[in-house]
Amino acid sequence: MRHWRGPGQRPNAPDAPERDPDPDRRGYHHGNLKEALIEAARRFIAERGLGGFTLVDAAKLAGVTPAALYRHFRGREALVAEVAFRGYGELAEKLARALAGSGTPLERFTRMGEAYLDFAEKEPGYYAAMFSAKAAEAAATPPPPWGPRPGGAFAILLEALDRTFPDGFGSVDPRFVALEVWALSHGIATLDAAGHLPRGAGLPGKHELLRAGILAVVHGVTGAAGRRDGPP
Amino acid sequence: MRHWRGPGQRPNAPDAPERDPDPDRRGYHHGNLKEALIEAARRFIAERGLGGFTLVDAAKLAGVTPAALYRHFRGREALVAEVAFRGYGELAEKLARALAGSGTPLERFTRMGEAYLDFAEKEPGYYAAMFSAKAAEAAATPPPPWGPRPGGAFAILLEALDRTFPDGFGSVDPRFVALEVWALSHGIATLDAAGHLPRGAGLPGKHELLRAGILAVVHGVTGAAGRRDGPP
DNA sequence: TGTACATCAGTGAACGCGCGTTCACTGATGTAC
DNA sequence: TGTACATCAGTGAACGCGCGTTCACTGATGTAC
Repeated sequence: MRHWRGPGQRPNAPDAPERDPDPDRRGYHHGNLKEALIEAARRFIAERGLGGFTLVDAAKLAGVTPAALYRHFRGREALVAEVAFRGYGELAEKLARALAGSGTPLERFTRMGEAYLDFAEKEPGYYAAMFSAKAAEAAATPPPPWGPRPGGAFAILLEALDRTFPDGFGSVDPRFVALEVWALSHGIATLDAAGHLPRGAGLPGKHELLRAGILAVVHGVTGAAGRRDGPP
Repeated sequence: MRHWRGPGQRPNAPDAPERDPDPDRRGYHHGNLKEALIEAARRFIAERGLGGFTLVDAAKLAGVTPAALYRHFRGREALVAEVAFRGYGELAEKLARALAGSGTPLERFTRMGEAYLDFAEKEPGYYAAMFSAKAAEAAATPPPPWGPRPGGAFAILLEALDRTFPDGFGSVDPRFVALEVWALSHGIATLDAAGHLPRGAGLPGKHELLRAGILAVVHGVTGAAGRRDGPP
């Protein structure tokens, strides 16, 4: 299979999707249509939301007839599921890269949180496909990110927690802590995407919100687990 | 204006929406069409998602021609915005009721968190309308829930924090803590709705996840704010 | 109480549109000989 | 190297459908006198 478009060569968002002249195209056969369609879907979902994305536009952007899509995907739903699947991989890769960087474990952990928020902001197409309710229905295979899948995003988060806080969390299961951290990250990311996070000078940005929130959860979860009667 | 349908008389979800014979209907005039349309929209958004909701179905369920909708709303977007607006009110009311209950402040605070998750689960129509990206665009008026609006959900959360933790959070702004709590709640609620929360015997439910998470955030935020070097 | 009338909520038909999907087909490609 | 052929990716036209919105209209309602 020929390599069609490098992952770094993404063109700008297509506001007026016209048939791409695509100088590389050899003629009747596209060469890498499946990848082109996934890429187009990602971009349109990012631009117009999951509901606003259409097969017709994706095909047009890929420079192909809508019917050609059915050589590679069962239908619309299957294409979206594939986008979600790619998203899981991209996210895990991004998190792993942040974790493998330089600095203290805590610095790298913090950078991982930033990478998560960046992913949600810069790749809303992936993110929407991954975390929409419909995506979850089709996500029996592949499993959601915190399935037992090794190398998945949740496994990376667990590893990061273990490295950054080697003493553990008392009697609290690290997976429980990881789930709290994930929920907080997801909450901040989606509130931000929906425009529900207050913005302004003097107000904390989402990165600060996440950094402080994670530290609070991690430090508080050990001590607060047993107490149910408020602060001392 | 005649009262058409009491708030407690919501019929079951309409899988096959046919024109409602509506025995109360007096004939040519509906009597309370605006409310009926909002109610229908809420139900269909809950059932099929924001993208799957159509004006035609909402009108059909209300027992009315689609064109009649334009006597009460500028169009589809305005109807959805109205659903979101009602949702803000309902949520604030639910939270306030939980906070006003009996028990210790912490118990009532915990019940407030449960009420939030319940709202998200039982009223997915409201919740989706409130927190979708499109809703936020139209939400300049009314402001999002943590605007300065007195009586809004965010104000209630702030009050609950103040009552439950009267000693405050050291140098940390209570609004910052409230935002963390909200983000965590929203994250848990949406991950659950998307089917991304692990379920099973022995695993913590979302209510336990939120309860422990909030306690951890609240207790950890004070001590962790200054530390950036990991646990002691 | 009865009547004339202004108001305006809801009708019904129609519109232009774009959707996802299907179908028989065409023609580029790569392989066997 | 050249030729015949099987494969199958993509074509182009068409489909049935349901969407949001518009329009001139109708008729129930409530008010003024």
